[in-house]
Amino acid sequence: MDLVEVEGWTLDQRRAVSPQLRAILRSRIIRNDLRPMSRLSEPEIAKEYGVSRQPVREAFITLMNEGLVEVRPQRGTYVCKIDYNAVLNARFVREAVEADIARKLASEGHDHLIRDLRAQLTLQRDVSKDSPERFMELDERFHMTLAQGAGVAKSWGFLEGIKSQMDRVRFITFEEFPIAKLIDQHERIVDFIEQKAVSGAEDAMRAHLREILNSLPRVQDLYPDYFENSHGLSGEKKSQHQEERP
Amino acid sequence: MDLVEVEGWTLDQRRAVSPQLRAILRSRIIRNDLRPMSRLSEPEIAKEYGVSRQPVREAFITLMNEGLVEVRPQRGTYVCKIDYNAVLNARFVREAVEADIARKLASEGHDHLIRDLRAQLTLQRDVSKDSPERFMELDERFHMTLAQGAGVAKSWGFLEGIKSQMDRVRFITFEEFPIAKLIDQHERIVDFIEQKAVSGAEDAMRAHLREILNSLPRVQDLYPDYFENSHGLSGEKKSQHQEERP
DNA sequence: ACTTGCCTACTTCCATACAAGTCAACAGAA
DNA sequence: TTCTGTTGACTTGTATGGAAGTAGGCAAGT
Repeated sequence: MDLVEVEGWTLDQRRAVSPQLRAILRSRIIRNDLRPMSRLSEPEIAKEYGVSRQPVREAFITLMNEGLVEVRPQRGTYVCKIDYNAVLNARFVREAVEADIARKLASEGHDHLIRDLRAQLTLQRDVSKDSPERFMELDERFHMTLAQGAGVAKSWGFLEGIKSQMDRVRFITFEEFPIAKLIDQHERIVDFIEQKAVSGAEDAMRAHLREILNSLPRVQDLYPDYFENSHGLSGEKKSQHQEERP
Repeated sequence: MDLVEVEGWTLDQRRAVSPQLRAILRSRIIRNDLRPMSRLSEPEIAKEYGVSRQPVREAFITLMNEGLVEVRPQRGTYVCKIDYNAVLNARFVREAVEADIARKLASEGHDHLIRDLRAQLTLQRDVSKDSPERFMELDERFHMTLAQGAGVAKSWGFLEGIKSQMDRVRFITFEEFPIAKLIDQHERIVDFIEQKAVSGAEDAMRAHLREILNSLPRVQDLYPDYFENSHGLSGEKKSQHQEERP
């Protein structure tokens, strides 16, 4: 067969490999399988997946545009550290957009949508205990459903690149994120939407999306090497480039 | 010299050409120099700029990710039509984000910023009569200044790809957009921020960013071939692929 | 000890060749 | 006339070799 499997990810050589590599590498970065500041050499990854360097290179270009890798010409390609300030800005954008989505939903009628969301809530409670990773998927689905319901599905698509900045933080330390509390907040949002309480829904959504602000400083304290410290201290301390892979 | 000049855009072969090509082509598409549904064959553009296919190809990939071109494997690469629904969604996102920026600015103190914005306003009035294209630049600068002032400069960066969807509409028909009115709205926003009138600033910003909704239907009526009609009518009328370049 | 210059082994970037799919035109048969 | 199969000139996707630049090791000179 023309299937190559590396680290649990499969690549189908019969279809275009460049977009597949892009998705695989993005996922590996967001899930912290490829760690910040680790090298991603073109020939090495090409050999790993049994393809040429060109598709790898094209995947790198896309990841660079998303701010996930940094390619320094004639020097090497590295997984970006998490930009603390970028996370804050991404969160700001998400709060603004989803607050308006919540307002829109609460000011209209959405009986079928409410039923769907309720079902998702019970599902979230069921699986969250066992697998925080599975909860991440359901969380993603929940927020996407809200966007769809508000008739702005494409807007959610716009946020995908932004959201990846926040997701990286979550994947570093699941335990820092109070999943049960997050689900309660989800339920609160749905309640307000059902009651057509516009500003209530908005406030609940904003509170929900500010939750990461509680965890973020602790995560940075635990894993300072994973972060680009450009948040408060304007003095940029350029730390050494240190290899990650042996 | 190693400079190649095509259609008023210059390309410096000594520096990396791929990002330059990306910027040039993006600008040409947004400014409607390259029209919707026109072909962009890799070898043709490569020959035009005196480079190989590879950098052209890499530029295409980036443009595809931004939704500006559509590359159909083994068939060809085409400039995307303007997706009516995508424009509406982009506008929705912008309104949400910039409304929060306006709120943030109005709730804090920004004396120096106000002076800067006032200066920009007079500049806008000066040049707008002569050159609508110049006004576009100043408009961009105005909104970016607001984002910077609110301490969320990176958020504005996130919106760039989104904004391009709206800019394409503007560049098709400058005359449809009441520039004087837009400047008045700018001034209104600055006034409210200066008075620290939070909800006033928010409302003014939202009204400003809804302005495009007045022009959009007329633009689509004037140039229906430039649009992907996926807004109201769910029936997708696939029009013929028609060549643009002779 | 310290600096300077070269040399080698890397890296990304670009050019070129080949592989594979698509589409239109066209020849031939019913 | 109409349908069908084939050919060939396109397209983009991938592979590979070389060009240009960088970083570090090492030897020679101060």
